[in-house]
Amino acid sequence: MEKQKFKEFLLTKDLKLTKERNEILSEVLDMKTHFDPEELFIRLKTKGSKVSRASVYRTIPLLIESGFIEEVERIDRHAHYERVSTDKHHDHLICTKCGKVIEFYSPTLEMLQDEICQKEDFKGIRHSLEIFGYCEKCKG
Amino acid sequence: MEKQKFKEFLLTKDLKLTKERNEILSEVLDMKTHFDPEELFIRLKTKGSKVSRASVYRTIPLLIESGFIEEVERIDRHAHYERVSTDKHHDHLICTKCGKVIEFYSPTLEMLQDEICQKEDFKGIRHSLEIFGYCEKCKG
DNA sequence: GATGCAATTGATATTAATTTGCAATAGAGG
DNA sequence: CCTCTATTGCAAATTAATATCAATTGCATC
Repeated sequence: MEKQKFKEFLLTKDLKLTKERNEILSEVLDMKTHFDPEELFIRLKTKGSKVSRASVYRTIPLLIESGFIEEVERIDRHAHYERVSTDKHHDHLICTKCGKVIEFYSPTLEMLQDEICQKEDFKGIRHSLEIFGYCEKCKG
Repeated sequence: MEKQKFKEFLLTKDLKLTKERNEILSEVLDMKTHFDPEELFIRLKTKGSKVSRASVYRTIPLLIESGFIEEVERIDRHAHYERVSTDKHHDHLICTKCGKVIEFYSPTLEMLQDEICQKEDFKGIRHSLEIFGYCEKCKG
Protein backbone atom coordinates (compact mmCIF):
# COMPACT_ATOMS: atom_id res chain seq x y z
CA MET A 1 0.00 0.00 0.00
CA GLU A 2 1.07 3.58 -0.65
CA LYS A 3 1.41 4.53 3.01
CA GLN A 4 3.81 1.68 3.56
CA LYS A 5 5.89 2.65 0.56
CA PHE A 6 6.26 6.18 1.90
CA LYS A 7 7.08 4.94 5.37
CA GLU A 8 9.83 2.76 4.02
CA PHE A 9 11.24 5.60 2.01
CA LEU A 10 11.28 7.80 5.09
CA LEU A 11 13.01 5.13 7.12
CA THR A 12 15.88 4.94 4.68
CA LYS A 13 16.45 8.60 5.46
CA ASP A 14 15.95 8.28 9.19
CA LEU A 15 12.70 10.17 9.02
CA LYS A 16 9.39 9.36 10.61
CA LEU A 17 5.90 8.99 9.20
CA THR A 18 4.27 11.60 11.39
CA LYS A 19 0.61 12.52 11.52
CA GLU A 20 1.32 15.59 9.42
CA ARG A 21 3.24 13.80 6.71
CA ASN A 22 0.60 11.12 6.71
CA GLU A 23 -2.21 13.62 6.22
CA ILE A 24 -0.35 15.34 3.43
CA LEU A 25 0.31 12.07 1.65
CA SER A 26 -3.36 11.07 1.92
CA GLU A 27 -4.50 14.33 0.47
CA VAL A 28 -2.01 14.06 -2.38
CA LEU A 29 -3.14 10.55 -3.18
CA ASP A 30 -6.68 11.88 -3.41
CA MET A 31 -5.68 14.58 -5.83
CA LYS A 32 -6.94 13.87 -9.29
CA THR A 33 -5.48 16.81 -11.14
CA HIS A 34 -2.57 19.19 -10.98
CA PHE A 35 -2.20 21.16 -7.81
CA ASP A 36 0.01 23.72 -6.17
CA PRO A 37 1.21 23.87 -2.55
CA GLU A 38 -1.33 26.48 -1.54
CA GLU A 39 -4.22 24.42 -2.90
CA LEU A 40 -2.98 21.40 -1.05
CA PHE A 41 -2.73 23.42 2.13
CA ILE A 42 -6.25 24.80 1.77
CA ARG A 43 -7.72 21.37 1.14
CA LEU A 44 -6.07 20.05 4.27
CA LYS A 45 -7.34 23.00 6.27
CA THR A 46 -10.91 22.60 5.14
CA LYS A 47 -10.77 18.95 6.08
CA GLY A 48 -9.88 19.99 9.59
CA SER A 49 -6.19 19.20 9.46
CA LYS A 50 -3.89 21.39 11.52
CA VAL A 51 -0.81 21.07 9.32
CA SER A 52 1.01 24.28 8.63
CA ARG A 53 1.96 25.67 5.27
CA ALA A 54 5.58 25.10 6.23
CA SER A 55 4.99 21.39 6.65
CA VAL A 56 3.31 21.21 3.28
CA TYR A 57 6.31 22.87 1.67
CA ARG A 58 8.66 20.65 3.63
CA THR A 59 6.87 17.47 2.67
CA ILE A 60 6.62 18.13 -1.05
CA PRO A 61 10.30 17.41 -1.76
CA LEU A 62 9.95 14.15 0.12
CA LEU A 63 6.98 13.15 -1.98
CA ILE A 64 8.91 13.99 -5.11
CA GLU A 65 11.95 12.05 -4.03
CA SER A 66 9.86 9.04 -3.16
CA GLY A 67 8.16 9.17 -6.52
CA PHE A 68 4.61 10.06 -5.50
CA ILE A 69 4.43 13.37 -7.28
CA GLU A 70 6.41 15.41 -9.76
CA GLU A 71 6.67 19.00 -10.71
CA VAL A 72 4.89 19.52 -13.97
CA GLU A 73 5.05 23.21 -14.66
CA ARG A 74 5.53 26.68 -13.37
CA ILE A 75 2.62 28.97 -13.95
CA ASP A 76 2.63 32.53 -12.87
CA ARG A 77 5.52 32.26 -10.48
CA HIS A 78 4.49 29.17 -8.64
CA ALA A 79 5.10 25.48 -9.03
CA HIS A 80 2.47 22.93 -9.97
CA TYR A 81 2.68 19.29 -9.15
CA GLU A 82 0.80 16.19 -10.07
CA ARG A 83 0.41 12.71 -8.77
CA VAL A 84 2.70 10.36 -10.64
CA SER A 85 0.22 8.05 -12.26
CA THR A 86 0.59 4.48 -11.19
CA ASP A 87 -0.25 3.24 -14.61
CA LYS A 88 1.33 5.30 -17.31
CA HIS A 89 3.60 8.24 -17.85
CA HIS A 90 2.14 11.01 -19.93
CA ASP A 91 3.05 14.40 -21.36
CA HIS A 92 1.22 17.67 -21.79
CA LEU A 93 -0.36 19.91 -24.36
CA ILE A 94 -0.70 23.40 -22.90
CA CYS A 95 -2.96 26.05 -24.35
CA THR A 96 -1.18 29.36 -24.05
CA LYS A 97 -4.40 31.26 -24.38
CA CYS A 98 -6.75 29.70 -21.84
CA GLY A 99 -4.28 27.65 -19.83
CA LYS A 100 -5.98 24.34 -20.47
CA VAL A 101 -3.74 21.31 -20.01
CA ILE A 102 -4.36 18.15 -22.00
CA GLU A 103 -2.56 14.96 -21.13
CA PHE A 104 -1.43 12.49 -23.74
CA TYR A 105 0.67 9.41 -24.02
CA SER A 106 2.83 8.55 -26.98
CA PRO A 107 4.64 5.22 -27.15
CA THR A 108 6.74 6.60 -29.99
CA LEU A 109 8.04 9.28 -27.67
CA GLU A 110 8.96 6.73 -25.06
CA MET A 111 11.04 4.87 -27.61
CA LEU A 112 12.47 8.07 -28.89
CA GLN A 113 13.88 8.86 -25.46
CA ASP A 114 15.96 5.69 -25.51
CA GLU A 115 17.12 6.35 -29.02
CA ILE A 116 18.24 9.88 -28.29
CA CYS A 117 19.96 8.90 -25.07
CA GLN A 118 21.89 6.15 -26.74
CA LYS A 119 23.14 8.52 -29.38
CA GLU A 120 24.18 11.13 -26.83
CA ASP A 121 25.72 8.69 -24.35
CA PHE A 122 23.25 9.69 -21.68
CA LYS A 123 21.38 7.59 -19.17
CA GLY A 124 17.82 8.85 -19.45
CA ILE A 125 15.58 8.39 -16.45
CA ARG A 126 12.49 10.35 -17.29
CA HIS A 127 11.35 13.09 -19.60
CA SER A 128 8.87 15.86 -19.88
CA LEU A 129 7.45 17.03 -23.18
CA GLU A 130 5.32 20.11 -23.28
CA ILE A 131 3.70 21.19 -26.49
CA PHE A 132 2.49 24.77 -26.41
CA GLY A 133 -0.19 26.10 -28.70
CA TYR A 134 -3.93 26.51 -28.88
CA CYS A 135 -6.64 24.09 -27.80
CA GLU A 136 -9.65 23.29 -29.95
CA LYS A 137 -11.60 26.16 -28.41
CA CYS A 138 -8.90 28.77 -28.73
CA LYS A 139 -7.37 27.92 -32.07
CA GLY A 140 -10.29 29.60 -33.84
CA MET B 1 20.10 42.46 -39.33
CA GLU B 2 18.93 41.54 -35.82
CA LYS B 3 18.78 45.09 -34.53
CA GLN B 4 16.49 46.05 -37.34
CA LYS B 5 14.22 43.10 -36.73
CA PHE B 6 13.85 44.11 -33.10
CA LYS B 7 13.24 47.72 -34.00
CA GLU B 8 10.48 46.75 -36.37
CA PHE B 9 8.90 44.56 -33.78
CA LEU B 10 8.97 47.40 -31.29
CA LEU B 11 7.43 49.77 -33.79
CA THR B 12 4.44 47.50 -34.27
CA LYS B 13 3.82 47.98 -30.58
CA ASP B 14 4.54 51.69 -30.51
CA LEU B 15 7.71 51.12 -28.57
CA LYS B 16 11.12 52.60 -29.16
CA LEU B 17 14.53 51.06 -29.60
CA THR B 18 16.23 52.88 -26.76
CA LYS B 19 19.88 52.73 -25.77
CA GLU B 20 18.97 50.40 -22.92
CA ARG B 21 16.95 47.98 -25.01
CA ASN B 22 19.67 48.10 -27.61
CA GLU B 23 22.37 47.22 -25.10
CA ILE B 24 20.30 44.39 -23.69
CA LEU B 25 19.64 42.97 -27.13
CA SER B 26 23.33 43.12 -28.03
CA GLU B 27 24.29 41.32 -24.89
CA VAL B 28 21.67 38.65 -25.48
CA LEU B 29 22.86 38.13 -29.03
CA ASP B 30 26.34 37.59 -27.64
CA MET B 31 25.14 35.01 -25.19
CA LYS B 32 26.27 31.56 -26.21
CA THR B 33 24.62 29.54 -23.49
CA HIS B 34 21.65 29.64 -21.17
CA PHE B 35 21.37 32.63 -18.90
CA ASP B 36 19.13 34.15 -16.29
CA PRO B 37 18.13 37.79 -15.83
CA GLU B 38 20.64 38.41 -13.06
CA GLU B 39 23.50 37.08 -15.15
CA LEU B 40 22.48 39.26 -18.03
CA PHE B 41 22.34 42.25 -15.71
CA ILE B 42 25.81 41.55 -14.27
CA ARG B 43 27.34 41.18 -17.72
CA LEU B 44 25.92 44.51 -18.78
CA LYS B 45 27.18 46.13 -15.60
CA THR B 46 30.71 44.83 -16.02
CA LYS B 47 30.74 46.13 -19.57
CA GLY B 48 30.02 49.58 -18.23
CA SER B 49 26.35 49.71 -19.12
CA LYS B 50 24.11 51.66 -16.80
CA VAL B 51 20.93 49.69 -17.42
CA SER B 52 18.97 48.81 -14.35
CA ARG B 53 17.78 45.41 -13.30
CA ALA B 54 14.25 46.67 -13.88
CA SER B 55 14.98 47.34 -17.52
CA VAL B 56 16.47 43.91 -17.95
CA TYR B 57 13.33 42.35 -16.52
CA ARG B 58 11.18 44.63 -18.63
CA THR B 59 13.00 43.84 -21.84
CA ILE B 60 13.02 40.07 -21.51
CA PRO B 61 9.32 39.65 -22.36
CA LEU B 62 9.87 41.81 -25.43
CA LEU B 63 12.75 39.63 -26.55
CA ILE B 64 10.62 36.55 -26.05
CA GLU B 65 7.69 37.99 -27.94
CA SER B 66 9.89 39.01 -30.82
CA GLY B 67 11.42 35.56 -30.95
CA PHE B 68 14.99 36.30 -29.92
CA ILE B 69 14.99 34.20 -26.79
CA GLU B 70 12.84 31.65 -25.05
CA GLU B 71 12.44 30.37 -21.57
CA VAL B 72 14.08 26.99 -21.34
CA GLU B 73 13.86 25.92 -17.76
CA ARG B 74 13.30 26.85 -14.19
CA ILE B 75 16.17 26.00 -11.95
CA ASP B 76 16.09 26.77 -8.32
CA ARG B 77 13.17 29.15 -8.41
CA HIS B 78 14.26 31.35 -11.25
CA ALA B 79 13.80 31.35 -14.97
CA HIS B 80 16.51 30.58 -17.48
CA TYR B 81 16.48 31.73 -21.05
CA GLU B 82 18.41 31.00 -24.17
CA ARG B 83 18.97 32.59 -27.49
CA VAL B 84 16.65 31.09 -30.07
CA SER B 85 19.06 29.64 -32.56
CA THR B 86 18.67 31.07 -35.98
CA ASP B 87 19.17 27.70 -37.55
CA LYS B 88 17.39 24.96 -35.69
CA HIS B 89 15.16 24.23 -32.75
CA HIS B 90 16.62 21.82 -30.24
CA ASP B 91 15.75 20.12 -27.00
CA HIS B 92 17.66 19.27 -23.85
CA LEU B 93 19.21 16.42 -21.92
CA ILE B 94 19.71 17.50 -18.33
CA CYS B 95 22.01 15.72 -15.92
CA THR B 96 20.35 15.76 -12.54
CA LYS B 97 23.64 15.12 -10.80
CA CYS B 98 26.02 17.72 -12.18
CA GLY B 99 23.56 20.00 -13.91
CA LYS B 100 25.12 19.66 -17.34
CA VAL B 101 22.81 20.50 -20.20
CA ILE B 102 23.24 18.81 -23.58
CA GLU B 103 21.38 20.07 -26.60
CA PHE B 104 20.08 17.77 -29.28
CA TYR B 105 17.84 17.89 -32.29
CA SER B 106 15.54 15.10 -33.36
CA PRO B 107 13.61 15.34 -36.62
CA THR B 108 11.46 12.45 -35.45
CA LEU B 109 10.34 14.52 -32.51
CA GLU B 110 9.44 17.44 -34.73
CA MET B 111 7.21 15.16 -36.77
CA LEU B 112 5.83 13.60 -33.65
CA GLN B 113 4.57 16.99 -32.47
CA ASP B 114 2.38 17.33 -35.55
CA GLU B 115 1.11 13.81 -35.20
CA ILE B 116 0.15 14.22 -31.58
CA CYS B 117 -1.49 17.59 -32.14
CA GLN B 118 -3.57 16.27 -34.98
CA LYS B 119 -4.84 13.44 -32.84
CA GLU B 120 -5.70 15.75 -29.95
CA ASP B 121 -7.22 18.52 -32.05
CA PHE B 122 -4.63 20.99 -30.89
CA LYS B 123 -2.74 23.62 -32.79
CA GLY B 124 0.85 23.10 -31.69
CA ILE B 125 3.18 26.05 -31.97
CA ARG B 126 6.30 24.90 -30.21
CA HIS B 127 7.45 22.28 -27.77
CA SER B 128 10.03 21.64 -25.14
CA LEU B 129 11.36 18.19 -24.37
CA GLU B 130 13.60 17.70 -21.40
CA ILE B 131 15.12 14.33 -20.71
CA PHE B 132 16.45 14.01 -17.19
CA GLY B 133 19.07 11.50 -16.20
CA TYR B 134 22.84 11.14 -15.96
CA CYS B 135 25.48 12.38 -18.36
CA GLU B 136 28.39 10.22 -19.49
CA LYS B 137 30.51 11.38 -16.55
CA CYS B 138 27.87 10.88 -13.89
CA LYS B 139 26.18 7.71 -15.01
CA GLY B 140 29.07 5.68 -13.55
C1' DG C 1 16.97 73.91 -32.45
C1' DA C 2 12.82 74.45 -29.35
C1' DT C 3 8.41 72.28 -27.85
C1' DG C 4 5.12 68.84 -26.45
C1' DC C 5 3.96 64.46 -25.03
C1' DA C 6 3.94 59.71 -24.53
C1' DA C 7 7.18 56.15 -23.75
C1' DT C 8 11.03 54.88 -20.82
C1' DT C 9 14.08 54.89 -17.26
C1' DG C 10 16.31 53.97 -12.47
C1' DA C 11 15.49 53.69 -7.78
C1' DT C 12 12.71 51.99 -4.56
C1' DA C 13 8.78 49.78 -2.57
C1' DT C 14 5.87 45.85 -3.03
C1' DT C 15 4.25 41.29 -3.82
C1' DA C 16 3.98 36.34 -3.66
C1' DA C 17 6.10 32.01 -3.20
C1' DT C 18 9.08 29.52 -0.70
C1' DT C 19 12.62 28.82 3.00
C1' DT C 20 14.59 29.15 7.37
C1' DG C 21 15.42 29.96 12.51
C1' DC C 22 13.85 28.69 16.67
C1' DA C 23 11.48 27.35 20.77
C1' DA C 24 8.11 24.01 21.90
C1' DT C 25 6.44 19.18 21.08
C1' DA C 26 6.22 14.50 19.95
C1' DG C 27 7.82 9.65 18.93
C1' DA C 28 10.95 5.71 19.25
C1' DG C 29 13.94 3.16 22.05
C1' DG C 30 15.56 2.27 26.20
C1' DC D 1 9.16 7.65 32.66
C1' DC D 2 13.52 9.55 30.31
C1' DT D 3 16.43 10.85 26.76
C1' DC D 4 17.39 12.10 22.27
C1' DT D 5 16.42 13.59 17.82
C1' DA D 6 13.34 14.63 14.39
C1' DT D 7 9.43 17.53 13.62
C1' DT D 8 6.29 21.01 14.07
C1' DG D 9 4.10 25.78 13.84
C1' DC D 10 4.91 30.36 13.83
C1' DA D 11 6.98 34.27 12.26
C1' DA D 12 10.71 36.43 10.21
C1' DA D 13 13.73 36.19 6.23
C1' DT D 14 14.79 35.53 1.50
C1' DT D 15 14.19 35.67 -3.36
C1' DA D 16 12.62 36.51 -7.96
C1' DA D 17 9.85 39.37 -10.24
C1' DT D 18 6.57 43.35 -10.67
C1' DA D 19 4.59 47.77 -9.83
C1' DT D 20 5.02 52.74 -8.55
C1' DC D 21 6.50 57.16 -9.63
C1' DA D 22 9.11 61.21 -10.43
C1' DA D 23 12.56 62.46 -13.59
C1' DT D 24 14.32 61.80 -18.31
C1' DT D 25 14.46 60.77 -23.09
C1' DG D 26 13.15 60.04 -27.97
C1' DC D 27 11.02 61.65 -31.64
C1' DA D 28 7.60 64.11 -34.42
C1' DT D 29 6.24 68.72 -35.24
C1' DC D 30 6.84 73.32 -35.33
